[in-house]
Amino acid sequence: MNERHVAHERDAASDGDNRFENDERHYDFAAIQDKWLPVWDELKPFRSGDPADKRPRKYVLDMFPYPSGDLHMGHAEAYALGDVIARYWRQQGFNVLHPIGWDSFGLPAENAAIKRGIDPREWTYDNIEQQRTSMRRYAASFDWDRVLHTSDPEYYKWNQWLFLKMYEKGLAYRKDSWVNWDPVDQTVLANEQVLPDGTSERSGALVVKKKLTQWYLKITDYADRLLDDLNQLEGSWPSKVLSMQRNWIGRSIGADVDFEVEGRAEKVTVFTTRPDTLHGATFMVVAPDSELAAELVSGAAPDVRTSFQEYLEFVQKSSEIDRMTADRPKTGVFLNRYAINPVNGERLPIWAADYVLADYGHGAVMAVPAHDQRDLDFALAFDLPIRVVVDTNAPVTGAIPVITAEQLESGELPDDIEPLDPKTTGVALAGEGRMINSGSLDGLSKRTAIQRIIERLESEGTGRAAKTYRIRDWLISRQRYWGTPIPIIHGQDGSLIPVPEDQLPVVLPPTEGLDLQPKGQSPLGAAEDWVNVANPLDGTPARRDPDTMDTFVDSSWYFLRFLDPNDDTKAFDPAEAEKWAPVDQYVGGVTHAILHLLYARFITKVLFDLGYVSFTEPFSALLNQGMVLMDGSAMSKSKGNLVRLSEQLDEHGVDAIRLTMAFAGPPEDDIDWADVSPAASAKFLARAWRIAQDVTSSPDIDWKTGDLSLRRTTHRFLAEIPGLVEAFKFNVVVAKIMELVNVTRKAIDSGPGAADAAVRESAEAIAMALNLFAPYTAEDMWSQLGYPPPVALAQWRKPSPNLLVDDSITAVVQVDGKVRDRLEVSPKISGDELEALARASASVIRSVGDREIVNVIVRAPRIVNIATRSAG
RNA sequence: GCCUCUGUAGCUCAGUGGAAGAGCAAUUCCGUCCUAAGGAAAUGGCCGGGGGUUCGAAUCCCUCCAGGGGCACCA
Repeated sequence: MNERHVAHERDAASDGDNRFENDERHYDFAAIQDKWLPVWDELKPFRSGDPADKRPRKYVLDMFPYPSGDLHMGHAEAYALGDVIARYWRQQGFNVLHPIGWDSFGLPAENAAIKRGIDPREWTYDNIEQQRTSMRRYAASFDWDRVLHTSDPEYYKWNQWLFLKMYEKGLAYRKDSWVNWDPVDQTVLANEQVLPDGTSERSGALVVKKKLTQWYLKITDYADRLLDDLNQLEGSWPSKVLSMQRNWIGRSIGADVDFEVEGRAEKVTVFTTRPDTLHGATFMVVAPDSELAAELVSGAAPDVRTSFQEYLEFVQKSSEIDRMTADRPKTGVFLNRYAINPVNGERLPIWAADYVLADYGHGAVMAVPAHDQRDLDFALAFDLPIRVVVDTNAPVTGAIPVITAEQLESGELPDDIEPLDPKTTGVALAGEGRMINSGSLDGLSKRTAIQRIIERLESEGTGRAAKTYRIRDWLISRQRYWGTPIPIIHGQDGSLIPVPEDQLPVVLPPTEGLDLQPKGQSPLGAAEDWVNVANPLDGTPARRDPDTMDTFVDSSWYFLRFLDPNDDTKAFDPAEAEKWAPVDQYVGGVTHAILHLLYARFITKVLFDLGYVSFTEPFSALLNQGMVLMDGSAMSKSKGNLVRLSEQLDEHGVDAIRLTMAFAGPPEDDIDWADVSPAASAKFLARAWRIAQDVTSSPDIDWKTGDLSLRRTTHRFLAEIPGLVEAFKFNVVVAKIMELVNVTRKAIDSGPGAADAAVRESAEAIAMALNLFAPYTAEDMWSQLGYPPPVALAQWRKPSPNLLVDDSITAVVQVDGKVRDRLEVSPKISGDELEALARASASVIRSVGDREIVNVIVRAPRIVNIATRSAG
């Protein structure tokens, strides 16, 4: 607060006789910002597009923002952290591509436009302008020659191109299906955009199901590759994201088994991961909302049809949320039909129950209540038979016996021993064991039995090995205005005609005369001049597809467009992609763990298959930063805990805020703004800055004349910082800089003094390290130290190996594990020498006293431990 | 319920078999015309609990407790 006032007064009276003006020791962040920002604008140190540039390349990418209002604290954190990495690689001699753009299509713009009666373009581009200004002031080291906005026709033209390429390949298709409908935003959503509680990721509304014909991208064709290629990312992506993606794709391996159904010509196929338990199947369950269920009851007696109808209505009334809650009692209805178990000819009653999902597997399961908890719950609820076919108490070869001989002998059985009767315990037997009651499978282990039964089913033609997935195709149609028009024309006969490539882009019509109010159908359908076109094939009247694309299409390939965002002849240049891509380091929030990252991985593989890129994963490494909270919860205006970035920047300065973001903790942890102190950051920066002010030597001074102890500290610092940055331990790096600043301050005030070469050497290291976090302060220090800008391109110094080893080391002498003496010894001392010194130590002799020495452990040069026992 | 990560100074975190650390905050002192800045010093710890391995454990093993995250009727 005070600092802010001081800074402003100073601005106002900058040509007066302000006493701060004469006090060069005063750190004035506002003046420093004002001084260096224009210099950087002039020098453009972060341009990356010079073809003559011989430096090796790195591509460091921050997830691009959505332009909703000005930048907020979350942006400030993300861009501060991404910038540390970009600046680090430049110091290490790399030509770093660090671009920025805007993900500027989407509903917030449209909704804001409706509310204020303006064009979404106006709202969007005004916000972009504001964010751009804020980012420049924030000194993020972006290459400003490569900016893109996805809402520019020059960008979304290539979305349309990509769509058409996928359409040609059969990867974009239309189908009629049950879809997720957001009743607030009045549009359909992809499965990925529905949260686990059944609400919309964007609007928060409870999503309902609607039957509609929509456009899909065939991501399921890539399910195996999307899953298997995650292994390549192990170690360079957060394991949390990898596991979320694995769960989302949800591959299950098992078998399809065909069951005859009495009175039905076609067999019913079920998917199971436990074909080994086929002999334990005692009933079959079909999803009540499946076509199969409807067909199975169609010829049934009226009372069966009635009870099924009632049940179906009950299921459809119960909300998604109800359906999602685990542990709800099992419900269902008998269909009065029977299936025949292909392995033993048994008649299995067929039930409909909502614990079986219509859109997973085949919408039908074989129920093995003894070995599946859900089936068991159902069997117990409806008094259906239960047959154990795996003896889980029988040890399998190589497995640990459940009961040891001693336990049998003493009668002390462990209480966690698995009992054998699921019917009385209510617990299904899911574990390993030996097959029983299973004919030829008896005695086999689970693994062998699965193999054996699949072979048998295949030879008999009643089943086969199978895989199934949780992931569904990506629904990309949206019934809203502010997005990429789908480049398809519908002929009068219902045919689909791709817009010829030379007619791209299909530009959005102006909003004049259009009602953007969401009403369940795309507003574009009402733009008569736009939607009515001549069929490109024969000139007959035709209509454009009125829907727009999911904005996640836009962001699934934008990292390639950055390679030349102004190229109007192609989406991107494969040669440039070869040079820069894939992205070496991607930085963004974990909220995109599935959505954006999965889609971008998918599209990259598509582009690989189409021959446009030579890699199959877009982002070689990923850093997820945490969120910025206030008082333990996410900031929001309605909660009244909103911290305004602009106010923080005015009060503490850009550098202090960036430093605070980096210092608050490990990058992936959340930051609670109530726990951190930007004022302390500012104080530290002032302290660091004064170091440079105090240095009185000149840049050409001979390092070798410097104080040895401080030089050692500085070179250890130079040696350890790169590893810490590459491990993303930015908070530790900041702490190390603080240590070096403290040591250097001491050297100036009560050591070798400000003129010593080691003080200059240390000050330069501090300036270079601060460039990662506090670029304005670093630049000003650099200038004070006698160098021209930009400090951002100064190369990190290599430490001298001979300054990294100490010439003496403190060896600890312990007696029975307690420290009794410390000896200054050479790092090269031998074990025998060290032991002799330890035994000679007066305090050791005193501690040992008359006790007998039984063992001496020597680890030269660090420690000697003398173990004793009482002599008598 | 399953999987996973984390428990070290008041706070945020280093330390992964060999002396318990850093920064920040708090405290005291010095200093300044005032305020803010600045300098110095000292304080602060059953390393979540218990058990084990070891000459030696914050570190390895077992177990319990607490917190975070992910998944959860997916056959």
